[in-house]
Amino acid sequence: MAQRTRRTRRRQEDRSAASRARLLRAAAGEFAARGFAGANVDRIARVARVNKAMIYYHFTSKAALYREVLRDMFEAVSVRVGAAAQAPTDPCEKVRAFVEAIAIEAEARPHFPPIWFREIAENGAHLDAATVGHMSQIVGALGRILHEGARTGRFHETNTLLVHAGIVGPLLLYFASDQLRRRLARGGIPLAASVSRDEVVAHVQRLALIALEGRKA
Amino acid sequence: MAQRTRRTRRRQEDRSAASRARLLRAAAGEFAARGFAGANVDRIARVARVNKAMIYYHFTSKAALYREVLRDMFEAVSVRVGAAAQAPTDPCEKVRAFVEAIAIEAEARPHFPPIWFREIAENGAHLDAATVGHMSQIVGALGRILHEGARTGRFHETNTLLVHAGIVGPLLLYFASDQLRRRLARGGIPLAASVSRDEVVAHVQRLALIALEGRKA
DNA sequence: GTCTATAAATAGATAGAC
DNA sequence: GTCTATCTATTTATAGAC
Repeated sequence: MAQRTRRTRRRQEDRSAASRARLLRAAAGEFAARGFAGANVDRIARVARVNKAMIYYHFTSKAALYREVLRDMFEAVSVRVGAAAQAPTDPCEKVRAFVEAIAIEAEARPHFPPIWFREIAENGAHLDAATVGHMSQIVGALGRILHEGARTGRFHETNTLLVHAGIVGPLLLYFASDQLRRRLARGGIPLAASVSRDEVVAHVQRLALIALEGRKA
Repeated sequence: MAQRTRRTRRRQEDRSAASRARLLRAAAGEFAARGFAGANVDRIARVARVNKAMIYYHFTSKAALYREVLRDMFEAVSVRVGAAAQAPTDPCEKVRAFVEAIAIEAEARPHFPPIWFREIAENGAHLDAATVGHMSQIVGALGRILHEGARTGRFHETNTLLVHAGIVGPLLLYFASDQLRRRLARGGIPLAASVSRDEVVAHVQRLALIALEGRKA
């Protein structure tokens, strides 16, 4: 009997965890497409095939759910970028890996570029301490790479923020505008030939390295 | 008497136009900070020191007001960028002017970068035909510059979208995150030394030209 | 053109049964 | 843990007086 009870409880926990995961995924999509204010809790529940009340059971409010989505997202990026900075490779390779890391996360989580854009536009209105920590880890990882490159004489001194903007800006813009470009193309707007994900990554990697290694100015 | 009437009507028209202008400015700020869904019509009216009903008198709805803000914004950018493309200078100078044009508009209209980010995140949900036209003018102007540069042998062939992302991405990111950076800095987060507007513009200009003129890959 | 008052709809949140 | 029903606040939009 104890056996049976334990198994039953386990099944319920699984279902609960699955609901929670579905909610997080649905919420990420909704927040990406409509923003925090525009997101609709009923719709998130419907898409997740979960009763709306469960949102308030698993999370405590729409705002808390949003913060959790943000945390997940920035934590994943921060971890992957941190690994790139720590790898036992030379600084150039690390810069390439940094670019790849951002691109991989942007593809694995299509909600990430739009949400990042929105959060910037809102001046980080919903950022909690943990998320701010992850954000500075991301910039910090890039900073360490640049510092190492400068120390070993491969890179000349540059401003981390400048290099960061030159990498993250184009990548986010490309990935976030993917659907918009499709829409405009369907609408007959010739936005120039399309570009593949690999071309963008290669382009950004090349630009970043040229900026770091090339002759100054 | 006719004189008096005419003068009175003129004064009323001035006041009306002034209210309209204040509404547009207040709306731009509100939409930038909170997005379309998050924007509050009452607050826009309050900030503009205009009665709320006047919003529905001058514009017909919150959505129409937003579309007007979008149109204004993209038209201004499109005009300035078009002028850069048409100037009687060599392609390199035109690329520099293109970068400057984006930066100038982003500074003159601080609401422009956040709203552009948000509109991308929303897949252009609120774009009307006029605004889409301005957007393709912007990309088109850059395309003409690159084409001219390629024709005269100064630039090698590149994808316009790629170059566009490399220019607009960093600029928008820098200008849109201005307030967020300040907030984080005040909160004790050391985001690396700050960067001036001129440094960013120079950096982006340099990157763009290197990508276009430099040895391939 | 401007204002007050209010209609009408939407949406976040919760109580309480099971 | 899950669901139904509902409360409540907010907010877009308008009718109608001046």
